[in-house]
Amino acid sequence: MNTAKDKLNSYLEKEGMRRSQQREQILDEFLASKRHLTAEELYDLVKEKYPEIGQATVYRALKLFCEANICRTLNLQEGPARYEAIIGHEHHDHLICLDCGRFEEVVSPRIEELQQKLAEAKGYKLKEHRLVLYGLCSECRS
Amino acid sequence: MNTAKDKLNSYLEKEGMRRSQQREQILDEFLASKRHLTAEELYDLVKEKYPEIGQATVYRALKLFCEANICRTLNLQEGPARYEAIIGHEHHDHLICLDCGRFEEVVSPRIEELQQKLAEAKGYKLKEHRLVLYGLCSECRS
DNA sequence: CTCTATGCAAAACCTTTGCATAGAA
DNA sequence: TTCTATGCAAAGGTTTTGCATAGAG
Repeated sequence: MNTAKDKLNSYLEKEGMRRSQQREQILDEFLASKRHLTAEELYDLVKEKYPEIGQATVYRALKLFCEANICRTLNLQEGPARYEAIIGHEHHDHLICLDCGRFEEVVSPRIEELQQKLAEAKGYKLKEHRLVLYGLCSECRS
Repeated sequence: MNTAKDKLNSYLEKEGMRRSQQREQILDEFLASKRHLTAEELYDLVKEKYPEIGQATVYRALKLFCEANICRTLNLQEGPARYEAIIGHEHHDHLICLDCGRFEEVVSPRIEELQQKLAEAKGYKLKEHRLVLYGLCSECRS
């Protein structure tokens, strides 16, 4: 049912690590927010419900979630790293408004295909990619 | 002749800022290195020739160069920001080996074109983009 | 002369780590 | 019982900032 929690637990098992309440609580808050949170923002959310959880635990949990393929970090331009859930969230890239910060999730199978070819042409086996488009949204253009 | 220096000076003028020896010296070293330097690496280079230049000045200069469109920051993997000259260096994206860190500069007009369309379809006017492909290079694959 | 740019050191910002202890297996 | 995960605070790595002074216009 909760795929992310399953994924977490099977990753923990595979790695010989232990379960913990904190990690599940942090994961719940992360998934519930449905946003691209920074570690700090997630810590603030988590603190409201579970005030005893420490900041380091949130950082450690996010790192773990990334390793377990539950989330990934976004390489946007400024500020702290942001994390995005992978589960229940198809792969996509980002289109960000330079003016207001609004963003869209976009995807182009054709672009992905060309990326494959580009990598192959250089003798690389493509594993992943990060694409961020920066522009002006319809509102900020006027 | 030295387009980058011209660009710097016209930017300074436009912004009502003053010229300085340090900025030109830092720019010279930056361009001469022809690498994707971090601020620290550039500072080390600069120090050899001009020991009296301070680290903060290098950071301030790099920020300025970005604003003046002389260089741009790369958000490659981890660690500190890296800077890349724009002038005398056509636009390109990066293909990085996850294993050894080796990288290639790549470009695909077709992808750029599709990016335009993707942005337009969402009502955005595309201004720039960052594309980084991660994979395994021919050596690390074997 | 005026006011920006610099150098220095300190601060700020984000993230990781050491250590003693709580808690899972 | 054993050994990982946690919480705290301190340290780490990178970048920015305050302030007095040098230096450009």
